[in-house]
Amino acid sequence: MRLFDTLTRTERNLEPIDGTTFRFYCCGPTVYGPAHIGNFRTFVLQDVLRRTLETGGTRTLHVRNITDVDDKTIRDSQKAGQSLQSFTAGWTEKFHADCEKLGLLLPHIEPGAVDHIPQQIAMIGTLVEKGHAYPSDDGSVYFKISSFPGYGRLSHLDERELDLGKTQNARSSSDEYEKDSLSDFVLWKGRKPEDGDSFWPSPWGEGRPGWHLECSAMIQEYLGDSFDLHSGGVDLVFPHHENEIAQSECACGGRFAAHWFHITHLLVDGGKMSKSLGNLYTLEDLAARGHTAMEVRYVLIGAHYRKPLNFTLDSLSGAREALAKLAKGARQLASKCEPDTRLTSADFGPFQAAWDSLNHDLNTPGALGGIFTGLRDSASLSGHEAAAALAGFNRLLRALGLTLPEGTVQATSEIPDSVKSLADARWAARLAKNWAESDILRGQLVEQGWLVKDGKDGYTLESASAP
RNA sequence: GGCGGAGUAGCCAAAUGGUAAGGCAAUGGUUUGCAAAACCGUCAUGCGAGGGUUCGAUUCCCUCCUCCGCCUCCA
Repeated sequence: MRLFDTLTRTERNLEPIDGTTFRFYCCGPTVYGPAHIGNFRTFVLQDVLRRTLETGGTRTLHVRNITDVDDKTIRDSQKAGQSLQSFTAGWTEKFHADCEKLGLLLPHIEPGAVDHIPQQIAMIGTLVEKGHAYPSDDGSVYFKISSFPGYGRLSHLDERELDLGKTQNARSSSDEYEKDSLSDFVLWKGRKPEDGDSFWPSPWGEGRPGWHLECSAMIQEYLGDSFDLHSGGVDLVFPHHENEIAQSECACGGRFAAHWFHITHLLVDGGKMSKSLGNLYTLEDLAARGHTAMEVRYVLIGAHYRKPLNFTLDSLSGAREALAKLAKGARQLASKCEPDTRLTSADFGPFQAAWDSLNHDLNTPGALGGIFTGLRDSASLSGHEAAAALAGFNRLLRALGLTLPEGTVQATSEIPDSVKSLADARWAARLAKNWAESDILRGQLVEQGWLVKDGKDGYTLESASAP
């Protein structure tokens, strides 16, 4: 497949360096609270990338870290009166539960920073030895940006702009750090009282690792000096990924990531999502409004990953209808299939255009459009063709990570007895052509949040709104 | 200020130098006791504004307007 690369700003083919397995790294969550849908836009698109590669026959090795030690995790664990370890474990568990609901494949490896302190210390040691890093008086260690000429390549900063950053900083916090250059960033943070128990011994004194270094160290541990692709939200381009390149290329001498994949931020109601505006949604918030995680996933893949996506509650309702339409289309297609046809076809039939979209810079909205068009064009297929088409349809849904609702009808067991008896009474009234009675009972059902739909041989009930 | 991105119907959102996918909503019809559901249709002479290049531009170039992100630890 072809994918845009942030570093070269060109579309390039994704081919595993080692010829067998596509090895990639994603910056994972900082586990100090529930992830929001903006975080999940990134994780969902990374998931679609992996699924698309795998559907296309490429083996993958997916590594995504858990940031379980930083300012926020330390601060909030203390506030919660918990140890850092149990605090982050709780939020990690919550994150995994959300991921499962969203249909995200678990990474093959999910390392945590706290479990890789020795690797991080070793990498800092290498950087100090090679003259790319230096300790300061407060027990911290800094990366020396001037020792790495390639700095700024990813985010397209030149020296002049870095100098600008320097002077800005010099004004605001010149006495805060003892750095040679104000652009230098921290690799190891010397122990401070507010860190509580969260410190580890090192050759430079007690302290804890810096955030940027965490990813570099774990990448080297699990993917080596060079690997296929690195990914994260656009906000990580600078400084996080820029710093990773500097650390890793200086420490390992390798070429680091061959490809950079960045996902643009989500907007809510046309603006930035923030707690103070009350538009920062978690999966739980949306579930409380009656929306499933799969509906959220549908909305998140509804825009191209390099364009801003405007998230609205209305779009979630639209997603529910769209998913139901897909489910219906799949049922109709399945009913046309020759029962004994063996599904060996490797092509996508009427869904070829959708698959092509996905392979052309991960165009998920284009693929969704292609699926609906393919469904429409499947109407006149023969039994054999329908079977092949259905196979293509299913592969496409797997690549997008969508699972379809079974149907809109609630299982009988979920319908309260009182509702059931009302509906039965209404059905009896209808059979007796007692329309007035029937309409009154229908009104009562609506009041209780249930829609009734009449069929030839009976009715079906559907929950009208949020559970 | 620097760097980067975006402006397409009521909403969400693609593709494309040759006349605008798809979804939601809306709406007409068939059906239904009436609705809902289902089924069959309709729904941008237009792609932020103004110039330019071209036989032809939403698509390329220029100017302008608006919005958004990053600029030291936020996906």
